[in-house]
Amino acid sequence: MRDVAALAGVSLKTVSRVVNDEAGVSSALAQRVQRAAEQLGYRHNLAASNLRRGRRTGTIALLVQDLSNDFSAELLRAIDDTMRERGFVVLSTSLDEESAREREVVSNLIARRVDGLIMMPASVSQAYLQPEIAAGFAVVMIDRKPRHLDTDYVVVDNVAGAQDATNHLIAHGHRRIALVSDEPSIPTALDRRLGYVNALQAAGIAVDETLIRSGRTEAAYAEAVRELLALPDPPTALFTARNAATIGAARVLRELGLAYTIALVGFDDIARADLIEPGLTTVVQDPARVGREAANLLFARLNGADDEPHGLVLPTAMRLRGSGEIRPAR
Amino acid sequence: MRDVAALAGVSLKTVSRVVNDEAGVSSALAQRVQRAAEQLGYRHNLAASNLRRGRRTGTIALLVQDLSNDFSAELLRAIDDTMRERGFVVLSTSLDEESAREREVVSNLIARRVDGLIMMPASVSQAYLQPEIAAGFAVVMIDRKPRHLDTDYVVVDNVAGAQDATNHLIAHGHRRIALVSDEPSIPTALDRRLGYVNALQAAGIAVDETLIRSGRTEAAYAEAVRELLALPDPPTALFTARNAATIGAARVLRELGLAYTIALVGFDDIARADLIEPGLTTVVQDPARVGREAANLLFARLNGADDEPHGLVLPTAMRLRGSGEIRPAR
DNA sequence: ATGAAAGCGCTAACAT
DNA sequence: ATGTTAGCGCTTTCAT
Repeated sequence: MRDVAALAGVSLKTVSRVVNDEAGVSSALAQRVQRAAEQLGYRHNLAASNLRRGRRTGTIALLVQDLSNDFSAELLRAIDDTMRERGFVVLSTSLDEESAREREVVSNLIARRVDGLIMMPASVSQAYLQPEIAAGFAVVMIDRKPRHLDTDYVVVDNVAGAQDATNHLIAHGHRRIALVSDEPSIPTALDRRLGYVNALQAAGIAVDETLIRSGRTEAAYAEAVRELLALPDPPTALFTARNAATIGAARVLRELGLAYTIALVGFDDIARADLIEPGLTTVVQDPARVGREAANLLFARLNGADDEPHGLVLPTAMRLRGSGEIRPAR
Repeated sequence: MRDVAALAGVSLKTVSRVVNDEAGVSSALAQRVQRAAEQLGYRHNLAASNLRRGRRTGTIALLVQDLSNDFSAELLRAIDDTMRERGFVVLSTSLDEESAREREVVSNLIARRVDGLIMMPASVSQAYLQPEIAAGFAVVMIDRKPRHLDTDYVVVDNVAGAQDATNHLIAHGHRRIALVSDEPSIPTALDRRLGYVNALQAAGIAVDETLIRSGRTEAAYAEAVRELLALPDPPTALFTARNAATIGAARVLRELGLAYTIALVGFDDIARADLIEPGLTTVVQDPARVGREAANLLFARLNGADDEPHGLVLPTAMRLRGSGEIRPAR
């Protein structure tokens, strides 16, 4: 910048004004400065600018468990779309359910002076963020409610969604309904289990623990479904409370020729679920909506909103495509 | 930092040493400084640090056309995984085939002093990056070769992949093979068309322009397929050179009850393509591999590699799942 | 082993 | 309308 000033024969401040489109520079001078900048290949340094201004960096971060899945991709797209028109750029990374990584990443992001954070927490407690928030850092949780921390969040109603799914199966005549879900250490898995149990109890169906399985990988879910179907008194319907579980179950059902015999309802939508036969009935949430709402909440905080934290619980919807409308045999 | 120094009763430099884990501080002092930092809630400011050091920011960016699609998600995941263990964070955004947006984003990223860029170019020429690269900015193109710019790139062999797909259909007895692809303004679409034409010509089959359709949306592809099948002399096989085209075609074929009559081979894999009936035969590339290779090339440049640009052309593979092995109904 | 002073690139506050 | 000075938070000399 000094070089540009020298070449244009003006002061530093004048160059600064031109670069920042500030008023109060004669167009003749502005032109001369522009030319000098171009000639020297001058590039404005936003880091230095922000340092002096003591202002925001115009950067936020998105922390999800796995950047490669559909849900994260839609989320990121929506957040970037929403924030970029407001002048922000978005950093993102995967946490892989590792609490330690979450801490490390957050600490690094704070050192980078990221303005705010949208995150799907991996940790059991996010209390460690309290001092940062007090210092003006903005945080919005998504997918899972914050724990031991009072902050904005956007989640879907997992209990109600799971209850809907289970009720749907009950309404189609099923009484032996299995639950295949994520590990109970994952909060959403617990909520979905609760919805499942609620629905059964409301219908006067005893909860049979042998029909409840959990795991983390698609292979584990497939194995669980095989075991369930080999039971002396097997389930006539499956509620798979997670994407990978739904896929694993669909594969096993097809493999065993039971795709039109055993009912299946999954939580979270699957792309092209209508092209599969039978079409997969799912409880869906709208990741783009979650992203937009989270970005809006974050943006409000960045603009100084200091009212009580907002907790947004979005509804789920059921997409009936066939697999969930199968009635029990006999 | 000044406050920490004051509280610990040491100089600024000592705090700096402790914060950066530099040698030459007695552990007693270091402890005292740590405590003071904690007490004051001190957070290191990497922006200021980098400003003074004149060093890298440890930030790279990924520019794709659409962050929400599977390909981008896998790419981002692989790039983040590869770069984060090297101390980098990754910014990303969607360009939506808008050349102007590409320019604007790049200029903003340079002002932010991002160290490097991995991008799927939307523009017709990336010559504008030449001065930046000369000034030490690192750029790696993916999916599409750089145009009017000599830089590293990682692409797949679109011509060979399309040729394989077309040959596969020819080998199954087809002679009237339609091509449904992206607009010819997209470089990969041109390459895939070339592969299609090459294969036909090598087999002595005349290229019939009425069998070649292009578009941008799934709806447009579906409409194109409907038109093709309504032709007086309709194709017996479809080569859909893009994900959305494959889906659109699969939907129409199912709708018309022709899924087991008309052969279909698509370019780019589709998640759960094996669960669809018939399974979708596709020419696949490995987005995670593209991401890793691009990140490695970028990293080498960031470490000062100044040899000739490397152009990596990765092979594609065919996944036979049924739809592409249908023979013509004579 | 520790510290003082200068300066990274920029802009706020105050001149003129 | 333009320029001067100080300083953002840090690290690099170069002392001691």
